[in-house]
Amino acid sequence: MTPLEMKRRKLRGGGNKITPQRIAILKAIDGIHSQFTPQELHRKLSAEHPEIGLVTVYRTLKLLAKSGLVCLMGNIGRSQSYARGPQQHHHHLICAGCDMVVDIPTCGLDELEKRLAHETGFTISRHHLEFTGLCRNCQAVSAGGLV
Amino acid sequence: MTPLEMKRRKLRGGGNKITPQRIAILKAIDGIHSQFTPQELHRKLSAEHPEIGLVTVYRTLKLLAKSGLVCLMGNIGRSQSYARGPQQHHHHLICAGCDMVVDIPTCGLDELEKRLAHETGFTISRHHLEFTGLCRNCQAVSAGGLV
DNA sequence: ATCCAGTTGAAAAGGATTTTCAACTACAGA
DNA sequence: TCTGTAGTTGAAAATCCTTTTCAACTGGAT
Ligand SMILES: [Zn+2]
Ligand SMILES: [Zn+2]
Ligand SMILES: [Zn+2]
Ligand SMILES: [Zn+2]
Repeated sequence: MTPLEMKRRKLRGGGNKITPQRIAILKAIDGIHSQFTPQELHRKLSAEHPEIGLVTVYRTLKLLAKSGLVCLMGNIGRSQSYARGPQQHHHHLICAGCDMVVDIPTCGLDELEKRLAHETGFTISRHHLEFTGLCRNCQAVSAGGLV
Repeated sequence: MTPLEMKRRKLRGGGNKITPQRIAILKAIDGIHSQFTPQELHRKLSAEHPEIGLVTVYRTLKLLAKSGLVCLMGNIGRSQSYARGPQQHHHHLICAGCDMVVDIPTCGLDELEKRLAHETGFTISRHHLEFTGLCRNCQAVSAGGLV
């Protein structure tokens, strides 16, 4: 089963319909390795699918995030951002130059989490960890003096 | 030197003026142990200082964050949020029930950061870690069935 | 082929934040 | 203390991002 088919199946399982818009959006997301805002995704889509409205992109991203088919990230400027990514617990390494997102599957925070819960009396239900830096490309660019 | 005085000094050092509005805002922040949005802070201020406008609260929070006198946090819903807190590197434990913020001074992520940098070729300049859960109070409330 | 709940796009509404601008004021220097 | 000025303020307007509304449309079950 192709990745796309798995995603279709997951959507259908949730009682959602498979529409041409949703397929186009899923495919587009697969080709993006950075984090992106709904507006950016819409801009990219509009070349091949000018008929897909911005509102649909907003709605579909929300649906995909709820279905675990896309990652809801923090904000870029004022805009919410998303990234292609696995639904299981993971973290992100983000390039401040090009917004590329690298998934980090390992998470060694369980012990710290337990200790904090013990020390503070909180019950801790989740955490969010995110590293920011420069990818190899962007390091080269800034070293090259294109300032 | 009182904490307030240290903050005044830091502001002046940056070439900023000490205005009654800024003092009122600094004092108000000192009394808030949760994260808060500019609007929430403005609401709290308006009891004693109805003359301070929302725009000034926005501007002042931005200034204080830049000066390291307040912590810029993530978003609560659509709003940016801030929290009283130290300027040096630290993390946060946030209660989802009451938005209380506990500062976590320890950070054991240096090694993971180094390893990631090595594995990915990134240079990593910072990270953001945030735990979410329920404080003792809010646990009691939800256990008490006040749903 | 039919039907209907879910989906769509455009426009409008809703909110948060920033910009604009004229009036004001903290404070350095005289 | 007085003055000049650069920084600050508040209200309104402008800007953005996001959601809601609603009538038309459609996927897919029967
Ligand atoms: Zn990069
Ligand atoms: Zn983790
Ligand atoms: Zn709480
Ligand atoms: Zn840290």
